[in-house]
Amino acid sequence: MGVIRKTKAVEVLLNEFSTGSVAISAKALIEQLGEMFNKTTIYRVLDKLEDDGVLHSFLGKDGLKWYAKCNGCTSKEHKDVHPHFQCLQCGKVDCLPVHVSLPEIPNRKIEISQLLIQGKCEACFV
Amino acid sequence: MGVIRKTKAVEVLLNEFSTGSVAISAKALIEQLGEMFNKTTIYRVLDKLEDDGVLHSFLGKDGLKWYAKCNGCTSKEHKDVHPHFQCLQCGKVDCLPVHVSLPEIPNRKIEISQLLIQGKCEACFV
DNA sequence: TTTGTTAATGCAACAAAGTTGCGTTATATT
DNA sequence: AATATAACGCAACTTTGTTGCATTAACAAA
Repeated sequence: MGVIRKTKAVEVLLNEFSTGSVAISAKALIEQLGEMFNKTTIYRVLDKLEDDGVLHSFLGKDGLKWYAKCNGCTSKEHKDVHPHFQCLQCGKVDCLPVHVSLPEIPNRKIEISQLLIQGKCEACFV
Repeated sequence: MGVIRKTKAVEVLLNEFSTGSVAISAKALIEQLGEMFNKTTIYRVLDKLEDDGVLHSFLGKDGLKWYAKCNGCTSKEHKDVHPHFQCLQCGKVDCLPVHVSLPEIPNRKIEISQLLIQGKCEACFV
């Protein structure tokens, strides 16, 4: 991806992801920032930040697109692979900093994998 | 779920899943059967078959809904948990009859998990 | 500081997947 | 055969996300 300009939208969006490993859906960002920026802009900035290795995206349980900060990724390589956890009670989604060993699958080449775990998060877990 | 009547649509749709562990997307079914049945009917029959434990559904890489036959499930319990494999070359999706051990996650309760593996299937793998 | 290039933006219109309401049809029970 | 109601078709709608294009604003160079 080409040069990225430090526009207001980039600044504000990046700031949304400044805290830790919590993921935010594009939908939520539009609800939250949609009066400040057009939704097209929000989608495009997220796209670009993902291409640049700043964010990574994945699909939540309803097929909504979620974004979270990347760790150690570049525009050439997304090496930040991990499962995501979506709380069925409060809806919160975050990145799990653990490694998952995939099963052996003969005669197939694994290129990408995504694991979404659903249940109750720390806060909702009694 | 209530009684299910053996209508033409149910019969034809069930027949589509008669062969093995291949998954079919709702979109593909509509493209294929959309002249015979209204898409609403197709969505509703798939829904019902899933509720009855005959089919299970999951989301593919683009957020499309895919369906495949269940093994040993009832309307009360979906016990047929396994990863799915989507070929990035030919697009085929199928169920992997393997068990995946999830990581330990303290203070959370895992209720559902879905693992989508992408890569090259047996046919596309050279 | 001004100028010029072009990335980034806003807007409106669109696209695709799936859902809803409702009047009609057909399955299966009596 | 009559009846109750599940299933259906149709049209209109919803939601998430995308595209085209004219306008604006970063930022580098003069």
